[in-house]
Amino acid sequence: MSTRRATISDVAREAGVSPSTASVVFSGKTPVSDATRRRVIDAASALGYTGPDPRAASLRRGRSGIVGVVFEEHLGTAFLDPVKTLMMDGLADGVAPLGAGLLLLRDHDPSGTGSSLTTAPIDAAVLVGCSGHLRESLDAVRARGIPVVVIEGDAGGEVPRIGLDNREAQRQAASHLRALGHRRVAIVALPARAGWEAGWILDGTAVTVDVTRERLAGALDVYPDAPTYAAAGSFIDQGLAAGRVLFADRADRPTAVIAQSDLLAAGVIRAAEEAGYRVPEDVSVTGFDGIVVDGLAPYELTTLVQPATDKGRAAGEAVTAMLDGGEAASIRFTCEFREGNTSGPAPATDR
Amino acid sequence: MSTRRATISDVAREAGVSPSTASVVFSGKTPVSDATRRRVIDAASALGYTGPDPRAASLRRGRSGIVGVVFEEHLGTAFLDPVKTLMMDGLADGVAPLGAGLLLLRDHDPSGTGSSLTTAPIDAAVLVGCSGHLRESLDAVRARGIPVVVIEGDAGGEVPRIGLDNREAQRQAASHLRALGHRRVAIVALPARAGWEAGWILDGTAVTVDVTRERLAGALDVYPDAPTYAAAGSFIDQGLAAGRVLFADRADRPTAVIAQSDLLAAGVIRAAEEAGYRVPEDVSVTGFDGIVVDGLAPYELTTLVQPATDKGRAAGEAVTAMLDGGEAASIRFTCEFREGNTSGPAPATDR
DNA sequence: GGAGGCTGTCGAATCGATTCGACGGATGCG
DNA sequence: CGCATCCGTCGAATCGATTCGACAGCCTCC
Repeated sequence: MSTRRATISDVAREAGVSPSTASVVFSGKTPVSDATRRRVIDAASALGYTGPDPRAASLRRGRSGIVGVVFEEHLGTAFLDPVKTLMMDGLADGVAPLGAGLLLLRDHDPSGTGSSLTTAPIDAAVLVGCSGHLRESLDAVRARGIPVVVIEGDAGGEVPRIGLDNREAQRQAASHLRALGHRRVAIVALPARAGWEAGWILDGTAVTVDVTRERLAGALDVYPDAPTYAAAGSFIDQGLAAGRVLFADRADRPTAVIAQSDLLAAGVIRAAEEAGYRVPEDVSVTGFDGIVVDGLAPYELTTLVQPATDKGRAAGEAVTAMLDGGEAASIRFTCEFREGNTSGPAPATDR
Repeated sequence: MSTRRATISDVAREAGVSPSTASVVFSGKTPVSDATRRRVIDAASALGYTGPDPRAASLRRGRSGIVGVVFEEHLGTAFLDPVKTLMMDGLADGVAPLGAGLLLLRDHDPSGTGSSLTTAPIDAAVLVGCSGHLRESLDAVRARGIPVVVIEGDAGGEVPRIGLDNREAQRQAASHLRALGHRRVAIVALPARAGWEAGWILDGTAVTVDVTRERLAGALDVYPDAPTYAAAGSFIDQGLAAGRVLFADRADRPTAVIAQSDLLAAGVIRAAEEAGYRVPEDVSVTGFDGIVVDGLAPYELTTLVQPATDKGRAAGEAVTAMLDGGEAASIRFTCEFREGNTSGPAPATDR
């Protein structure tokens, strides 16, 4: 018998009370006498009623208890990035007081019919990443009048933004290399724009991804002429591929490589070893992120440690604040330079 | 002026049509004349109406377009596991035809007030993992009459289950080791139950996690007396810690270790190296999962390759089928044994 | 010219719960 | 003993959209 599920009215009738009272028993918003409560609870279990329908409740309350997290990539891919993983971790923490769930969303729904920014019952949105799609996602959300926070991307306007001192931080790493006497330095960058295929960046204006651009600017502040090869993604094998390109010409190889992520750096190191160079004696490599790269031992990357978890948490807290009617300010986190054993003095022959 | 947002009735009035017609313009469920469509669209944009309220729509339709994915761990932690990541990947694919979003949920909400299985507006649920909490989560969902699929866990009853031939597969690895002449074999297992702290498993009945139990059974089929040390989680460092325990007593150390995951195996290998043993000459190690363990090179694990992505996709498809009114069958995937270079003949002294 | 078929639009009911002001009865206080 | 309070319960309106059968034109075809 697949008769229609019981509603709260059914329960109320069964318990001999009004629907409003029954509702209150479940929400706990108003005191109810013990006797009444029991009658309602009993009626509910007798009818197999398992609590208010979330859909109806969210319509009435105007809240769904769901925060959308918007990625630019394929969902599965997003979690391949340790930084994003950590961020999700923090985000989950940050929205905990709201008791909200996290809904995974893609910014540019390919399937068309999917649940997207515009059709998902979300109370707020967190935009992650920095692609060109960002603007349209942003418009979609703002049009709906939903609180939104952007992580690592230029939102413009009033949108609270959780960011990093990418440029300053990267400049620190570059300065570190210069202090070590390096002159021939190459950069291995993150993708220049959505859908980017690995290749040289010849024109700075071709870079539409904020993070890439900012870190690049920091490196170029110190080494204005450094050749820049942008990988197709933040993966070890992408770093390896980029490294192979950099080390292909033994006569003109860099003595130091500034990688825009730790994973890329790990790949570059591997490429260097493969080409017969020692790290850091022959080649210095710096990373970015400060994550634990499994299997990189005994190397400890010279890198910039970014507070990835804190970023997520801050985003969650910002969203929480806005949902509570408050204002949320943009936050700019600071990276900490950490010197490992992958950077050293430039080779004597090359000073 | 923060006057109330426009509703579809406002739009209809502005356009001079009935609400039903306006609704149809957005849903496209029924043909509408071009002239009418234009009038409605114009009215909508004039009023700043951005489409139907998802909450109201989902109440009426009885669908929210959201599939809940229930993990047993802290959300951030779930994505540390490459297998789960791959699975999410497949799951995202599998529910794509539904156009549904994935809502991340924890099975045992600690905060209490959180959005959980019982309060989230989900159309279906996918339960991941295998902890003891599974049963209660399951009950909660089934009571709500929501389609549910379980990945790697015994759901019992009618619940479709996406599983693996864990026992048979693990037995294969064990047989492989026996064929190589190993007699002193130890097992490094996954956690025995939720909240488990690393330690020996002395009593098989203490294992409540299905995956752990099944793989253990497979290993014990071949080596009934193998000592089993269960780690606290599937991580390299957990494997390392377990390995240190196993190799502590040089006189009585195992010549082969059956690890229940690749990450654990990687840690065990590291522990073996640390203890001065060569792999596979002195110690053979087998893993489980067939993932790419970063930084394990030049080792290639002897392991059982599981179709993690397929598992996710199958779960997604099962959910889709059930939501379409169909039936979904349980599926049992098969692991493929892959011999790498981490297993070899037992040391001659030990035959 | 009238009957029948399409198309496109409309009305009204419905989805299921929440909320807020009102109200009745019991209790406290003078 | 009477009046003011307070606590718990009830009614009724509301959240915003969807859906389905009914219906009005208009065209076609005989």
